Amino acid sequence: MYTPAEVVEETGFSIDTLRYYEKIGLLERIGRNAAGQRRFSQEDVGWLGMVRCLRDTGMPIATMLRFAELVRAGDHTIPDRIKLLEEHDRQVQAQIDNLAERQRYIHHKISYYRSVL
Amino acid sequence: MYTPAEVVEETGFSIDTLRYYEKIGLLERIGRNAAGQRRFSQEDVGWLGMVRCLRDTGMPIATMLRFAELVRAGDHTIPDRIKLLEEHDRQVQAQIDNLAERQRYIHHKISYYRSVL
DNA sequence: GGTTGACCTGGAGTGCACTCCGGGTGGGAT
DNA sequence: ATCCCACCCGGAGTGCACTCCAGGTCAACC
Repeated sequence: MYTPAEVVEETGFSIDTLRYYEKIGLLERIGRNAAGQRRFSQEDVGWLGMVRCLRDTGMPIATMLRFAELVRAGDHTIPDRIKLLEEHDRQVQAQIDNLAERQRYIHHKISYYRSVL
Repeated sequence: MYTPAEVVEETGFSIDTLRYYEKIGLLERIGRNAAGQRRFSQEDVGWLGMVRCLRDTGMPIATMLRFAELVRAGDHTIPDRIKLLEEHDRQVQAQIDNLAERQRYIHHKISYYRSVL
């Protein structure tokens, strides 16, 4: 079991973000101790790793929410989860390709500026 | 000279975005015809290409604004422009590296899901 | 047993980058 | 001449993803 502070440390999400994610259902209701304070399980922390990955690759919260629902719905949704991740993978690849393309333009611009100095 | 509609077509920015960019100073005051309608020069369109590149690589508007000011200030700012673009290039590279790293995680997850089917 | 600090809640506020609105003007095809 | 459509303007509104706030509770260390 992890305290909020430990999860903040582990995952890099702020405590406000964690509370927000729980409120909107991206995290399932987190366990509480006797005083009502959150205690995150190993599984919660693992799921937050996935959330971090999806978020940092630009997946909108609405889509993460759909993925979270598939995970909760049980193993029979695994084919759907694969489809969702494959689609996201294509979008990530498109982002990478696009960035690489734009980067070439930036490199050209820098070269040009160097050439006129 | 290009009409707003032509620039929308050329650059992919909406007319509202174009007006917004002019309002905040990311575009210098665009020329007008007798009726007060915008007429974009070749130079304006070229600059919009740069803006598109910077925007699509995640540069915040505030930074693009600084770059725009350097461009307007004249050729003596070219070393500063190079610095700014080099810094941005590093950030673009970091984005690409980060996406590629996260993508590996997604691939692993997909493989795992495939393995349990 | 007092103080500090981590934590709780619902709800309001923020920052970014647009995007839309309403009311008005002008120009070009029919 | 008339109609339509592109365009004008200032300003309000939107969507996303948080982030902050006020007021309160507990627990643990000195």
